[in-house]
Amino acid sequence: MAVTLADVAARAGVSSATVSRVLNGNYPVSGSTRERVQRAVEELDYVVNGQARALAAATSDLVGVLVNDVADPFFGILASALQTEIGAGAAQRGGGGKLAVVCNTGGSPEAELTYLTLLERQRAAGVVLTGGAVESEEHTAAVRARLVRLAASGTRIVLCGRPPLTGPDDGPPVTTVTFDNRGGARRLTEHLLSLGHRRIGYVAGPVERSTTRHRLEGHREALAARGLGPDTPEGAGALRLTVHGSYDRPSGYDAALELLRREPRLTAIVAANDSVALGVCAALRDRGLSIPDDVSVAGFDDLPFSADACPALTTVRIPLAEAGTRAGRLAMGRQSPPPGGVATITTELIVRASTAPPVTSGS
Amino acid sequence: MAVTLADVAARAGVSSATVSRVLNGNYPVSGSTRERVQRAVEELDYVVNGQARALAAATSDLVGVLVNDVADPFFGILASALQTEIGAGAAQRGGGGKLAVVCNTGGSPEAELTYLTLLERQRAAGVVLTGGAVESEEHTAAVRARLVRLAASGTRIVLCGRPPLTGPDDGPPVTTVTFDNRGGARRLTEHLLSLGHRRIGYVAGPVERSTTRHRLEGHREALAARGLGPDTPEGAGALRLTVHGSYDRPSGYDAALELLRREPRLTAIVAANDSVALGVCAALRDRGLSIPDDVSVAGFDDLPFSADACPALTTVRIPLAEAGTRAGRLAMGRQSPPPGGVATITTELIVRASTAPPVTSGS
DNA sequence: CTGTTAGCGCGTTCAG
DNA sequence: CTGAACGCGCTAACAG
Repeated sequence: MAVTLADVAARAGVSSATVSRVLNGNYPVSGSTRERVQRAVEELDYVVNGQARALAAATSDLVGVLVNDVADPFFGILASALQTEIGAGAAQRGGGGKLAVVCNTGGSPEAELTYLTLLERQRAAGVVLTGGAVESEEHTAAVRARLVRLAASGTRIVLCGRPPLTGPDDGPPVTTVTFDNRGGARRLTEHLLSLGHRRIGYVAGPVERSTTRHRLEGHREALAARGLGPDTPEGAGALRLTVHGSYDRPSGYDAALELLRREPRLTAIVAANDSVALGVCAALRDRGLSIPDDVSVAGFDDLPFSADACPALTTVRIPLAEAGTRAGRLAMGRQSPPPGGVATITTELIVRASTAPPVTSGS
Repeated sequence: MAVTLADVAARAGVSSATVSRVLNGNYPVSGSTRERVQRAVEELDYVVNGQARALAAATSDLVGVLVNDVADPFFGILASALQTEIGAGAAQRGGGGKLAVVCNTGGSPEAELTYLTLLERQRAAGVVLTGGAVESEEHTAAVRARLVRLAASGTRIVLCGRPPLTGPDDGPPVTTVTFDNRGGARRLTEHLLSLGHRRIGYVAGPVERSTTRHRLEGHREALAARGLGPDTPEGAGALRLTVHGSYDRPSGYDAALELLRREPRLTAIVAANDSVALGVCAALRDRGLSIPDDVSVAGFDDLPFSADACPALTTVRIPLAEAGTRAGRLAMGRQSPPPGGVATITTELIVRASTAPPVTSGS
C-alpha cells in the first residue's frame, strides 16, 4: 500500500539505513547517494511513518494542550499562541516543529484525566494544562500522580494559568506560568471602592476552581483593606452579595438578576470574567438600568470584544498571548524554566466606560 | 523504563498475546485470566503505547483539524464542536474516541501543506479542513493532490466552510459541509437596499479566498437585482466602494476610513465578518458618525459578541456549532455522507440595531 | 561513508 | 481459550 523506507531504498539502490540517514540528516552521507535517495523519495512520493519513527526512536511529535473550551476566546488566544510556538510555524523557523493536540475538557475533571491518559498513550513530548484547576482534593491528587508519571517518562509538563503543583517537592520539575488573578482582582475592586462604591455585587465563577478562588480572594482583600472585612456589618453584607455561576454570558445574566433581588440598591457589579460581565450588562439593560449611571460593571481578562462592548468594559488585562508563547517555549524545551519553576504573569487594570462614581441620588 | 505489555504478561503469568486480547476485548478470554490480567495492569499502572499499537494495527488515534486561527471565535466554535464529536467525550459515549489535532495555519498556504504532510506522517484517521480556501490555481492543485493521496490511504477527509473539491470526479470521496455565504450576503445587502440605502460600502476579506469571493458575489448579486449592476452608472460607483483587508478588527477600522475618503456620503457599510464590522464601528465613532443614524453597519457570522456590540450588530448567522458537529461525525465515519458528498448549511439574516433607513437629511 | 543486524511495543496469524 | 512466532516501518548500534 503505502510506500516505505525499503521501497525508497530499493529504488535508490541503497540500504534502508542510508535512506533513514539522509532523511534525518544527522549522519554523514556522500553527496551523490544523498541526491539519489532524495530523487527516489520525490519520485515515490514517500512520506515517513511517524508512528514507526516514534516507536523506534522513542520520541514523539505530539504536544498536548488541555483547555476548558476552545470556543472561549480566553483559551482560543492561549491556544493560538501555544500553537505558534509548538507547530509547523516553529518548524519553519528551524526547530523540530511538533503537532499540538488541543484537548477540550469542558472543565470536566474526568475528561482531563482521560485526555492525560490518551496523551500518555501517545508518549507526548509535552503537555500544557491551561486555565484554572479544579480544586477538589481527590482530583488534584489524581492529576498530580499522572503528571509526575508523565514527567518521569520524559514528557515536559507546563501549567499555564493555574497554580503550581503542591505537595512533596521531590519528583521531576513541572514548570508553571501563573497569572496574578488575586492582585488583579484586588486592584479592580480598589478602583470601584475609590470611586465611592460600597454596595458591590460579585459574580464568581464555578466553585472549586483555582481561578474563581483567587479572584474572589483578591476582591475580598480589597474590601477588607477598606474596613469592609467579613467581621464588619457592611462587610457581612458584601458576603451575601456573592453568587457563583459558570464562566459564560448566560450565567452573568442570571446572576445579575439574583443580585438585584438581594440588594436593589447595588451600585456596582464585578464579574468573574468579561463574558459574564456582558451577561450582567444585558440583564441590567433589560431591567432598565443604565451603565454606569445606575450600576457600574467590571469584567476580567480583557478579551478583544470587551473594548467594543456597550459601554466599553472596565476590566483586568491578562497578556494571554504572551503567556501562551512563554508556555509554548517551555513545553518545547526551547526556553529554560524560570527560577523556582514558577513565572507569574502580571495583570493590569484597564479602566473604561463601564465604571463611574455612583450617583448619590439625594438621600 | 516504561512498563510494557510483556511486563504485564509476566506479572499475570500469561503471554503477552493474552494481555493484548483482554485490553482490546475483541477476543474471547476466560474470566479468571481476564481478572488476573486486569489486576496486573492496575498494579503496574500500565498504559498502552499508542504508537506501537498504531504501527502494529495500522490504525491511528489522531484526527487533524486545520483552522486559520483558533483565537478567532469563528474557528474556535467550529473547533469546539468538532472536538466534542472526535474526542474523549465521544469516547465516553462509547465510540472509540480520538485525539483532535488542531492545526493553526494562520491562513498561510504553505502552513496548510506542511500540516497536511505532518498529518500524513501520523497516518491520521481523518482530516478536517475548515474555513475559506485559498484560491490560487497552484495551491488548489497542491491541496487536491495531497487530499487525494490521504483519502486513498484511508484517511477520511472533510471540508467544512469551504467549497467542494473541484476537478476530475474520480478519486476517493471527499465530503464537504459548505456554508451558504453567497445567499446570506445577498439577503443582507437586500435588507440594506430595502431600507433605502444606495451608497453602500463593502469591506471584503483577503483576495483569493473562497469565503471572500462568495460573500462579495452575493453582495453584488443583490445590487444587480436592484438595477445597480456594474454596467449602470450607480453600480459602477458601487464597485469603487469595495476595499479588501484581512478578517480582523484593525482591517475594518482602516477600511472604513478609506471608504469615507472615497465616498463621504456613504450611508451603509457591509463588512466581511463581525470582527471587521466592529472595526468599522470604531472608525465611524472616532469620526463622530453615529450608527445607524449616519451610517448603517452590518457584519457576517453572528459570533456571540455581536449581540453585545454597540449597537447590536445586524449580521448573517452561520450555525457554526451545528456545522462543526456534522463535520466531526463525518470525519469519524459515524454518519454517512450526504448524497453528492456535499451538505450546504443555510445562513440566516439577523437584523439588529446597527442598520436602519438612511436619514434623508433634506438633500 | 555504507550495509547488516537488532530491536522499539504491539497486534495477529497459526497451532495447540 | 491460550501461547509462540512473525512482522508493522523505522532508528541505532555495530561492523566493514
